[in-house]
Amino acid sequence: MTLKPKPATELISKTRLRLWLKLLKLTSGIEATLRRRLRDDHDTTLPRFDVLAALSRYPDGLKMSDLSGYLKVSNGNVTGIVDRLTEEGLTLRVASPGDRRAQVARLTPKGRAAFDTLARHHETWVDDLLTGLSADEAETLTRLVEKALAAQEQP
Amino acid sequence: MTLKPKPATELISKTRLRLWLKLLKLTSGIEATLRRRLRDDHDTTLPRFDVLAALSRYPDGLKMSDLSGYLKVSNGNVTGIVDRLTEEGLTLRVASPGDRRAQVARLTPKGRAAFDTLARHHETWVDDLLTGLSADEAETLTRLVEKALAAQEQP
DNA sequence: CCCAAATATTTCAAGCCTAAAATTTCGTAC
DNA sequence: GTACGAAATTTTAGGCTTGAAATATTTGGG
Repeated sequence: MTLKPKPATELISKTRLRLWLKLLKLTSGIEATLRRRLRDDHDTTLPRFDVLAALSRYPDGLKMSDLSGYLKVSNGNVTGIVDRLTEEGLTLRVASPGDRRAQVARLTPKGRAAFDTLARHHETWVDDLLTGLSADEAETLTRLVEKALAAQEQP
Repeated sequence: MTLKPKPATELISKTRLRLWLKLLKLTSGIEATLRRRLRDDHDTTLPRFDVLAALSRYPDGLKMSDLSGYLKVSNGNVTGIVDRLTEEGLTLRVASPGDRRAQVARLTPKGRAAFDTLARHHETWVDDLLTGLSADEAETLTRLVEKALAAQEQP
């Protein structure tokens, strides 16, 4: 009696699809929790947090287009978020010296203070959400994710 | 000469935060590619695809609230997406027999055909995007993600 | 200098998303 | 059978997101 050959090519695409669905479930779940806590505990949103985080790494501010480049969102999107952050007094726009087309977005002192608080909580939340993984497991997972990223970043 | 004790508790939270940022980068990147291909190649969106996928598993249709439950999105959100899918002729609403409050959303034959095509492409895209991982690596990754999910799903 | 192409940003239309309010219907206690 | 709370859905207001159009400015070739 002969065995059929294992259809390896078909199986791996199913394995990868299954992996993708699990990955999506994990990250969507974590993201939903982060959004909820930002909203309920700090009356803010993830996109606002992301903008504050980017600006906090550039004390001299970032041009609007650089900001949208780092965050991988559209220019028009950043315009709206910075508008709202500025209304709240967390950021401000300065004219770019030497280029009257460009605007530089910066944190205000209030913005920096708000971000510091948010960042501390954010790290705690993430730690709690990934509490199921030991340090070793987290490192293995990170390594595999990096490998997937490396292959994906080619195009 | 004495060595300082390793601050293990602090390190693991940093390890987990790093993992989270990598995970987010991987899934956001994959999701962005899937959205772009759905738009450019099939003139549709990921939320529409998700609704079609859910309905395709229930030939008799799903109540609007069950649909929003499965997809983990709000009721009002599902109302809008099904509105648009119905305008496009891919879904329809039927009155729920025995409960005049409820609506059942179903695929039309056109909707089923559209989903079948999309699903084939979707699987190929995901396979390509995760091509950096061998079958073994994908399985290890899946197992670790499942472990993280199990711990996270408690609350 | 002058002007055309390129660049930086904002505005706009449309879709997605949520929480909360409004509407309709159901089920039940009386 | 009537009224009242619960359930299913839609509507609404507001924020996020994109791509494309509009605006303002810069830059480089002639």
